[in-house]
Order: sequence, then structure tokens, then C-alpha cells
Amino acid sequence: MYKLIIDKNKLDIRKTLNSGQVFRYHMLNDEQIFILMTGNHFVIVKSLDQGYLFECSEEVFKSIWSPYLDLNRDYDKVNRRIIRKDKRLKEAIKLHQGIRILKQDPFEMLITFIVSQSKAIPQIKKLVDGLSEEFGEQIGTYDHVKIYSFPRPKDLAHLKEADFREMKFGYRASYLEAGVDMFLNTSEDLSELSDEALKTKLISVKGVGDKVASCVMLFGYGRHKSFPIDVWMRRIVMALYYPEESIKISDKKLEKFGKEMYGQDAGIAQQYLFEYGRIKIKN
DNA sequence: ATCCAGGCCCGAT
DNA sequence: ATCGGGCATGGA
Repeated sequence: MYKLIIDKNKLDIRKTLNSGQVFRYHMLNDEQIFILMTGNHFVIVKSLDQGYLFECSEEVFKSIWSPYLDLNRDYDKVNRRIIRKDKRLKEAIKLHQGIRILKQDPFEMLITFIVSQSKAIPQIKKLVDGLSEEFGEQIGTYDHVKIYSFPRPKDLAHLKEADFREMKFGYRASYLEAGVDMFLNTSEDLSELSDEALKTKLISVKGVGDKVASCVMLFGYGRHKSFPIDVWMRRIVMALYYPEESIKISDKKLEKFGKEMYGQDAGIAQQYLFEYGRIKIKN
């Protein structure tokens, strides 16, 4: 087993996991040990002084974790482009050096983000962990923590709305059924679709709107031109770019603004804007 | 106890 | 096109 060390300037796992883009992970030992999970893979990562120690082979790191963590992208270059668009983000970018946009499994993204609507992170994690435990497979153990794969669409195919309700998913139950159905009934490879066609496809699922679809595109398909607008982004974009207006600009317009302003870097800019808002906007 | 979440649907304008 | 009520659950 190779032991790989990744520089902390390049990657900040704690911040990345805490940035609200992912629910499939565990943090142990006071946020010094991380278990990353995607599909039926997992890896133990330990935070050391000299960097992050990945406990996996070089081959697995290259094929699974490097793409997952978006490590082949030059974030310094992206950051410079973003700062060129708005210098006010320089501070947020500096503070959040090492945050990455994850490339997660698309099915996991869809399901976990359907669950996420109108819920708090601990609740979401609990429900997602429960699904994995019940319908995934145990793929490892670390320090008494059992590690489960996320179920594939076929593993959830038999579940109906009533079943999801029983598992406390609330009104999202029918949305989950619809999401599973879409994956089961789609033979085409969605990653081949254009941004526009992919979004149309995702929104065709009952319970998936602009926000969830944009997040799935960004965090599941690596479509970095996506610019999801949630209540926080609304507040932040309004405060930064429309300080004079009252609340009459639609989410659609705000999304369009972000995409035009930041172009190919919209998704990453969105992440920094979110952090900027957390610093600057009291609410 | 009430209120309300990092949305979305649906029916009414 | 846009607005607002309703939706489940659980934590503040």
C-alpha cells in the first residue's frame, strides 16, 4: 500500500467537506481524520503537518480521488481570473485557499440533494447514512465506524413513496421515487449531454428545480459554468451587485447574471461568494 | 411552544 | 410570468 501525501496549499479537506457540497463523508478525531466516500469507494485520509496522507494505492488515487477532488485543475489560475472579475473576492479566496469543487457520483448527488431541500446538514447526513446502511453494502470499517457504499439505482428500484415516507424523508418521498426512476429509465449517458440538455433532463424529475439541478450539474457532473442560486446566494448577490434594488430580481435573473459575470468559473466563484457572504453579511 | 430551514409544486392571479 | 400557501420533520 502506497502512502500519498498531498500538499495542504492545494487541498483543504476540512473546508471542502464543510462547504455544503457533499454529505458522504465522515470526520473523526476532531476533524483530523476523514473518510471520503463515492459510489462503492472509500479512502481514509489523515491530516499531518506535512500534508494529507491518503491511505490508498497510487493507482486508485489517480483514477478515483484525484478526479473526485478536482486536483488536476489549476485553482491558482482560476482564482486569478475570478479576482480579475471582482477584486472584493480576493479576501475570501485567500481565506479559503484549498477548497475544491468535488466531482461526486451523479446519482448520489441527485438523491442527496433532493433530500437536502429545506433541511439542516446533520439531518441530511443522518438520512443519507441511513439509506447507505440499509441499501448499500458495507465496504470497510475504520475505528468502529462502518463504511457503506451508496446504493445504486437498482438497489432502490423497489421503493415507493410510502417506503421513503416511512424512512422519514417527509414530502421528499415522492421526489426520491421520481429521481430513482429517472436513472433507471434513462439509457443514454447523461454526462454526454450539453449543459442545457442535462439541465432539462434533471428538471424533468418531479421535485428537482433550478437549484438542485444546478448543484447536481456542478458537484456531480463537473459543469463549472453552473451557478446555483439558493437563499444565501440570493442575499449575497443582491448585496454585492444589486445594492440599490429591493427584492424584485428573480432567481433566474441572478443565475444568468452569475453565469455571465464569471463564465467558465461560475461554479467556483459561487463557492467563494458564499464564503464571502458568510464573512460580510450579517443576518 | 411556535417558528422555520441552503426548495419545489401547484393553483390563483 | 409571478406570488404565496402547503408540504414533513426536527432542532432552535
